[in-house]
Amino acid sequence: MVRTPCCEKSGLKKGSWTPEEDKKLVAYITRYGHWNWRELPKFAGLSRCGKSCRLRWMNYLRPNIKIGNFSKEEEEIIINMHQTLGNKWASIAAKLPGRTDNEIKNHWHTNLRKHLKQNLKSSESKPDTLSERGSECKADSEQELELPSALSLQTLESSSTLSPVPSLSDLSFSSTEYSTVSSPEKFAELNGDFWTEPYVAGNSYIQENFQQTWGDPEIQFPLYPLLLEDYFFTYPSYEDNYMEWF
DNA sequence: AAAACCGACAACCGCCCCGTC
DNA sequence: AGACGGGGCGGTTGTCGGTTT
Repeated sequence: MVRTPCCEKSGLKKGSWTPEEDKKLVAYITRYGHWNWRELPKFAGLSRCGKSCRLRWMNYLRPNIKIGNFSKEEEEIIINMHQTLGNKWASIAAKLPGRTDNEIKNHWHTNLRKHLKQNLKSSESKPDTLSERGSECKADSEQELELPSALSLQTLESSSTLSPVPSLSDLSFSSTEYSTVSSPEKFAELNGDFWTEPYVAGNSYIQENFQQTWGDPEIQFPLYPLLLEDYFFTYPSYEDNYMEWF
């Protein structure tokens, strides 16, 4: 079977997203949702592959994305779950509200794995801090991380089943260690405007010229009827927090 | 001061799963 | 039942900024 490519290879832009592209994508999805990723860029006025749009939205532009350093609690969860699940980044991300699989994967490769390897070499005992606990691991070999932790997976499971969309407070994270937007309540705390939060480096520009973007003739209505009710049911905070821009 | 090196992270690629027809 | 298409996932690569030589 010959699969059709997800997008035409020619004529589509690759590489880093520009502020203008981000604005267009956010404007379109906010209004119409992602009814079809493959078709979406055409209607949004973007010369991008649908997959690229999806990735950009899912990892950086959608609401409730948490940007910033990982807390020790989060790192413990990542290490713990990686020990159990392996490289199931999406599953791990599901236990860390606001974190994306891509971000967790990157963090693992750049920090945690190295961190644990170092500790394996340097020490054998004193499982006190996260780094020290890492020293108890047997031979790493990239996978075999045996890390005792106060946070059991059972605890994680129960915390996530209590609430379908657990807030940071549900997990007792010290949110002061990093900027965070994890719930509609947090949106409200931010003076009613998620995008004004300075930590979202790539978002402030969206707010600045959003009216202008919304008038962009390149952004078209979708051909198919869109069930906006379904969309906003899925993302209940959208209407309240995004529509203020219009 | 400039080149080389390195780390962090954004983004791409290709495969797989699953729903639909 | 199987072909097809969309979306999701994980591995990998590219790029950029900081550091070292």
